[in-house]
Amino acid sequence: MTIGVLSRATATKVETIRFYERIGLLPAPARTGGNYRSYDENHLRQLGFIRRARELGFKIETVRALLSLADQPQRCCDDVDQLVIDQITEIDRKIEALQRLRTELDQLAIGCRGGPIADCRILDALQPHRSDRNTI
Amino acid sequence: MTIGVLSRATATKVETIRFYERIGLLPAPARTGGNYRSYDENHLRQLGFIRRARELGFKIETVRALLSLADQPQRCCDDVDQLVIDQITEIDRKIEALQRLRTELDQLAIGCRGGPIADCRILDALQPHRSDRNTI
DNA sequence: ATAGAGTCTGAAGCAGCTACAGGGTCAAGA
DNA sequence: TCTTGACCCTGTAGCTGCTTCAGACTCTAT
Repeated sequence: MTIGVLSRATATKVETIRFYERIGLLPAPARTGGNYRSYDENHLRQLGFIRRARELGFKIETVRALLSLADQPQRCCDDVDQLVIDQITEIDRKIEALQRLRTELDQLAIGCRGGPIADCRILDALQPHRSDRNTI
Repeated sequence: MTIGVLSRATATKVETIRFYERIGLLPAPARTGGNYRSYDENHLRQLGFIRRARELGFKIETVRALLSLADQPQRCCDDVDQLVIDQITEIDRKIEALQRLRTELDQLAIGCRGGPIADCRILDALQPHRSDRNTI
């Protein structure tokens, strides 16, 4: 199949597919006489795997590790488990950080309802000691 | 004050300060005879503002807009309010996306406890139709 | 023959810094 | 006075994960 077909089959932009090839995440396919990339079912499956892992927030280097592990069927899958656990930990960390941020913004978002910027409490909160602005 | 002093005072790396100057977020300071940057209290305050806004997740272009608004004291601060509201909306969107992701990862993280990768349910979930791998 | 859709390469751009390399400056101690 | 070491300078390249270009080629249909 051509890159366009693979693109539609995996909801991945053509440029992204070429990018994955360039960084060695997706193997380079055979070429047609006209130098077009020619993908097979293995490419389709591997790209599906990559996209799914990326959707789950795994970094490209982690996807690479997952692909490598998937290629060693005899190996114990503890490493795979660990990568997922690490990913969950990371996501939790991000959620907590965003929630802290959310709380702070909430306290900020009291709103000044039409008042002038000179009295804006939001800008005051962002810019401490703004009151002595004129004295400098 | 030198860039190093400003750096410590605002917990901002020296390179970041120079970066902010390059992109026009922080005004270029005066220079000493030895060509060292020489900052004053206004720089300190503005950099504090920038850092605080960045900590709250505002994009650089939004910080630029906030700074510009802060410089028009006569203006009504509805625009400032709106930027904060937009930011909260954006944060909420991210939190929701991460929580969905978290749920998906949880379902994945059943763990294969020592089994071989050939039976790994995680990789199965990531790589649909992996069973017909040998038939291709 | 030709139009239009698809494909090719290589390079540059995005955010928001961070990290060099290869120099110059300055204050303190021997 | 000299030297050491901390600091500072510029300019450029690197990071992640793509995306977007420019300019050329190929293939299919009419």
